[in-house]
Amino acid sequence: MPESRPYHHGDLRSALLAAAERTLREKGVGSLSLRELAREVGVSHAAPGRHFKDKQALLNALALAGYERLAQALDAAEDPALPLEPRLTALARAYLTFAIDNAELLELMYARKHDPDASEQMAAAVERTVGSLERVLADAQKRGEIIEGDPEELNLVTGAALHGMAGFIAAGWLTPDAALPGVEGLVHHLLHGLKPR
Amino acid sequence: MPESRPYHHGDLRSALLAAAERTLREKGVGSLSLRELAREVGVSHAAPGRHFKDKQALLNALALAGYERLAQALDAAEDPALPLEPRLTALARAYLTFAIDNAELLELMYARKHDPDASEQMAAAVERTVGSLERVLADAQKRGEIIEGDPEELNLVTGAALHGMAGFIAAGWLTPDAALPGVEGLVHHLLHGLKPR
DNA sequence: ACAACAATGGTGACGACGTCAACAATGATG
DNA sequence: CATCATTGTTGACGTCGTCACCATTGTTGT
Repeated sequence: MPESRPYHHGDLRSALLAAAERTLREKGVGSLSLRELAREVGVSHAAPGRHFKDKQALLNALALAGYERLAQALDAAEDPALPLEPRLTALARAYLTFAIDNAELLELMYARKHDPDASEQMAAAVERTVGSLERVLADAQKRGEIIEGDPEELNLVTGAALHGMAGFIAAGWLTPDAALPGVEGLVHHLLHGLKPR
Repeated sequence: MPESRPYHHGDLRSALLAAAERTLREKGVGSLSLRELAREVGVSHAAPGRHFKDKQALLNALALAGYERLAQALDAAEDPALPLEPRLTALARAYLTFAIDNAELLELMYARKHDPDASEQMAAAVERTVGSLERVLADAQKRGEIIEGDPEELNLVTGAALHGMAGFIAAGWLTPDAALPGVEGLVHHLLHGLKPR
């Protein structure tokens, strides 16, 4: 007797997100269809519509979950007791590790979306992510480990360098084996500058 | 008498690329369909297939043209006579200006593609683009304006910072008005580092 | 206990899309 | 000027996202 599945799935929303992330990881965002997801989860082709009004809504949810995990990873890598350079290196390493393990997801997270409502949540998630870096730099500035000056500017330089590395990885221009060893040098050069001293 | 267009368009390929870039700029990559392009250009829905085997092939061509224009813009911003800091600033400004004016196109250019054949051309285009930066840094190193050490590492830091800024812009996290003034500070901090000296 | 209702899933349809095969017109080559 | 490659057209197929409508299930108020 084919144990006919119950009419209600139980937690279709999570199941869809899980399947979506697996497909995303395995086949890329291009080959990710609601209908295929529905099939994988064993549900009719229109069922996802109950949980995501749009395909874009599902992608947004996926990206949001990604930010959640990223923020968590960054928090875990935080050790306020460390001096600046190793502390920043740890943070960078965590970010790049995430980028390596979730390249396709990261692309989604970077993608510009104009959904006016989802943007709020998204912006908050981004802000939370960026917060880790801001804290490190603010602390360092407070302790005199780095120069004074507009913190926004310092956040921008450091954030751009990290984000750029992640971009290189996500784009496949930088292999994981090359990226992680490079992070040490990256942070060092960021802190000490390129000019001779 | 509706001047019935000649059976052969004349330069359909270019027309398609032009229309594609316009659509890309106005409505984003999401709403870019071969059929719609064909309509805009006044040609049957399957005609594009003669010039691009795939939708991806068209996107690749678009990205390739983007790299061409970017490399050109970077070359134009090059002034080997300048000392390092203003020279690098000019280069950065050119890159970010391109990012501002071609945010959607840039997304395409960053997108990872696995087409084994197109990758060669693409890699060459990327390499040519990156070359501008490499030249600046190599010259500076030769002149003793920056520290010695693995040029690859220096290229990586600087490239990542620029790429990251462009990413911020393309993602809409950084408004154009905030980006260009920031470039001066960015380059300065890159060269002089964040640590007090 | 049970009726009413909300939430969730199924069915079938629609239009748009990418792609292909078969055919037609045009231009180039000998 | 015949032959052939190039380029565009037509029609079809399968897939997709989305919608309206219906079916089933869980919940809530009495």
